[in-house]
Amino acid sequence: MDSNSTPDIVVGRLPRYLQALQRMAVEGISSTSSQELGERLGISAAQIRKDLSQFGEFGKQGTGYAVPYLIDQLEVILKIKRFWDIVLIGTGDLGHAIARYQGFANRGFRIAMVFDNDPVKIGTKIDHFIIQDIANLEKLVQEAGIKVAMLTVPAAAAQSVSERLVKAGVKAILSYAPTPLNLPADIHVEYIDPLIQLQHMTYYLG
Amino acid sequence: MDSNSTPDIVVGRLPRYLQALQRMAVEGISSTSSQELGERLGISAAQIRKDLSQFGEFGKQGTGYAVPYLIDQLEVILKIKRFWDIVLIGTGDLGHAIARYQGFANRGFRIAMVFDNDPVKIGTKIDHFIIQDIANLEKLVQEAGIKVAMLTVPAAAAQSVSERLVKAGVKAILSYAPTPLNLPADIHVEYIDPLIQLQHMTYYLG
DNA sequence: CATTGTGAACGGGTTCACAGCA
DNA sequence: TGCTGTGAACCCGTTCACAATG
Repeated sequence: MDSNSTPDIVVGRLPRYLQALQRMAVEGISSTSSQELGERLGISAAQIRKDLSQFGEFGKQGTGYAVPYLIDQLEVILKIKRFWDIVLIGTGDLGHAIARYQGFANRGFRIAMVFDNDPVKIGTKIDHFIIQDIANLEKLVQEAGIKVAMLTVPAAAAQSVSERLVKAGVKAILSYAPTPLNLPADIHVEYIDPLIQLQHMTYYLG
Repeated sequence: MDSNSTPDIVVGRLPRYLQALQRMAVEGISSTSSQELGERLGISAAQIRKDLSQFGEFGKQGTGYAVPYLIDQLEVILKIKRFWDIVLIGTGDLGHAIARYQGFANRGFRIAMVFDNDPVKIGTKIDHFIIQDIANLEKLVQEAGIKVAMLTVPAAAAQSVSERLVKAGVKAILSYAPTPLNLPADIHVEYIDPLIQLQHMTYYLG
């Protein structure tokens, strides 16, 4: 009933539950049911109950789930009742957009450092971030104890940069580079690749 | 053995196969095996063979798959031997980055129009795109026959904008807005939400 | 009475193992 | 011999259905 045996696919749904619940909270909804939550997310009520039951008994028969309490519990499970520092590598258009994105604050994350390898950019600012020289990547990341990275570098650089991140102690990488990373099994990697998702959808188009 | 019965999860892997094969082609590899491809992608050889066999017999016993031929066949299956016009809605930092991204060209997609609702932005340019008034969304999208959209608008606007896109004839939406869209079942929707993916990974961190 | 938590049944995706063939 | 294509076995996630309970 704990981390070790829980399917990864279940873990992957928890942030979605959390997101929907946070929206409900903003809307002033203080109590909900697996059915209502499921309708918002397009997920069956049974699945939501089953997923949550892997981690504890958060609801009450007849009345459902208290929204603030379930939010709190999910934040504990996902380990986001703290701030995770993020290192961002690559300050192209996409890196810029991410550095300036306000959606991470109050959601468990905070961009702490920004790196690039372009001498023209190093030392300049994006918002309040001073772009650091990637030559100092290992040193600065390790000293800061950063465990989470976002990667917006060209595909050709992604593998070597990610290896350097691992050496610096990073354990989780969210990569926007359109290439698979080959890293030790204990490193968690997720990908964002709009082209892949577009091509997936066109399969179904006339 | 065709579109109707093929699991969506299989379809979702095809673009990854294509991406890896295109990389191989660039590297000058003219022939490969399910094993080699699987190692690059972290997918079992049996799964790759099984997936491909849903669509035809593309390999040869003893020698494997001819890279250019398999690329061609996957492009046919995914319907990207043509260009799909994309409409982009929202020209914040992220919309800017997407409008300027060069990774769609030669991969089956082409951004055709860009919309925003900000009077200050309407009429100005991003690259060669003139930002259109969202008031004209339905008219222009329908006239152009555009079927694919990318959405980079605030969460609060995502539902209503997506409904307008559907009215205009759009059948596939890739949404960067951090909220689930509630649309007719025949509309294909995919999401990109880095926060969800980060929260997924922190579950596993110490 | 509404709704949870859950064992059991179900379904479908993955892996296995091997026949078939270049 | 090397590797594909595939039926069968296996595994695992989802759904079902209902006892339990506020």
